[in-house]
Amino acid sequence: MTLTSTPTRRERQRAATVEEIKEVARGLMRHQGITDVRFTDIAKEMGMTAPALYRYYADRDALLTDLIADGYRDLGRVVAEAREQVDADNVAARWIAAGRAYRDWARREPAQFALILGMPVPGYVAPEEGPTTDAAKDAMSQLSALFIRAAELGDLKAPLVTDVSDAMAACAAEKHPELSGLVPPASFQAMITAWATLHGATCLDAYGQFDWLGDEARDQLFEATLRTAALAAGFPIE
Amino acid sequence: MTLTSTPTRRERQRAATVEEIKEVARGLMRHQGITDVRFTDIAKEMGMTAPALYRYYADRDALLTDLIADGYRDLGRVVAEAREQVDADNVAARWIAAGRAYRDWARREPAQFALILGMPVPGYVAPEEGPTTDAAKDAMSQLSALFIRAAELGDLKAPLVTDVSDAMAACAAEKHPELSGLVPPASFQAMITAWATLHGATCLDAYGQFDWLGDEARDQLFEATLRTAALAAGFPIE
DNA sequence: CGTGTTCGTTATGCATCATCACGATTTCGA
DNA sequence: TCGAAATCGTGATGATGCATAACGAACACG
Repeated sequence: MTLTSTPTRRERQRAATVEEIKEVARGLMRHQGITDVRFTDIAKEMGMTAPALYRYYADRDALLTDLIADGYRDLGRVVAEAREQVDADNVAARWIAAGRAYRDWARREPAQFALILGMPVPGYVAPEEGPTTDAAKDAMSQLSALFIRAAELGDLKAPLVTDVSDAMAACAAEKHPELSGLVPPASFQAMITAWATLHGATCLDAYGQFDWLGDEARDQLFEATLRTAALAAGFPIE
Repeated sequence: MTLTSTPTRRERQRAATVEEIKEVARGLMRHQGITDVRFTDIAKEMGMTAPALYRYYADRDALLTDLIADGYRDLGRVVAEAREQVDADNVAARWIAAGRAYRDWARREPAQFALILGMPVPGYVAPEEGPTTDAAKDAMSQLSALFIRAAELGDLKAPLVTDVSDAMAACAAEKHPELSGLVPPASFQAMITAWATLHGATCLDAYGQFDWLGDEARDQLFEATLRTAALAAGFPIE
């Protein structure tokens, strides 16, 4: 897209400013929540005035949209990196590593997590083909890659629930053709359930619903939940 | 608290107005999201002016707090009612009914669901011992009641994951003494995992992450997820 | 029928979002 | 090197929403 051969001085400066704006916005988000990201505060923190920010973003929603896209990329990157640090043939360990990264990121950046996977923010328009859909697909694809690998290794057992409706099987075949043949419909269904379990545990954890457990018990509960999700999906754990 | 023997005309009128305010606010929330609940809009919808609302709520946060409490109560009521409509000894059917009600409510009122179980709203203070904690405990107690009944019936099998850390077991014994003796620590841990699965599936569903499946496949996916959660927890299904 | 409470309105102050017009700095071609 | 043009930041301005204050109308009650 952009030719890196011509990073004009001005362009570099501008990019740096944009980065700083987003970084400051993320910082404010951590302490004040999503909706209290004020241009005034961002500008003040940067030693500027509010109107200057409009040179970089059309309005508040444009900044939020950018932050959402960044959040998706960051979450995806963190999960992918965690996954890559484990032997490719040890799919169980890869699932655990990815799940941990998913939760750790959510705990580290609860505001961003809420921003990308929570209820759509105030009154902005859902950017149609926006990053939301793409990143969700991306998360799914990371999961499905794990299942494909497990199937190739012959380690994918039958999931806990094997009933699959015709509609569900049709969706699996149509929307995720890369799985057909290798991953049976029941495993596809179980894969989504595993994702739901991971996501639910992450949400409850990140939003403090497990705070009444100590740090230690909470961590171990999450590990047990990850193992449960894997076993229920017929995923090779131990 | 309030003596129902003296519902003054004025008191009744006032209560009705409060109800109308909350109802209008909920209506606006459904279409404009949580944060865009403006006093101006509520008042306009009611044929009043904004300052009049301050006769009923100290500020915007007070209204939100009330709505959160109502949301918890409503969700709890709906789940309890669904559960009660099933034979008390058929714990599996009760779990399914409660899970369905949980999701249906979230799909019907995604904004309220986000309000009570999503990321804390803007910059308001989390009401310490507020309704949040109470209602979460209440939801848990509904779940644990199911597990206790299953244990009494002798139908509670070993969950998929039986490893329980000492810290987790200690928390279970300390925070939920009503379970000790009847429900083993591993089942307690599995119960929370089941809740996480239900909650995750509900979140993803309510926020549209499963829209690419049709209505039919989505419903059946959820049913399969409910069954998976139950089986993984050693809950008697079928 | 008068008195006091309750309720709703208009008027006001304050903060934020967003735009505009202007000045200062930087970039780059002649 | 110098001057035109683009870029960037500021102060001024208008619109909207939150919240308070002061005033007036309607109601309950003795």
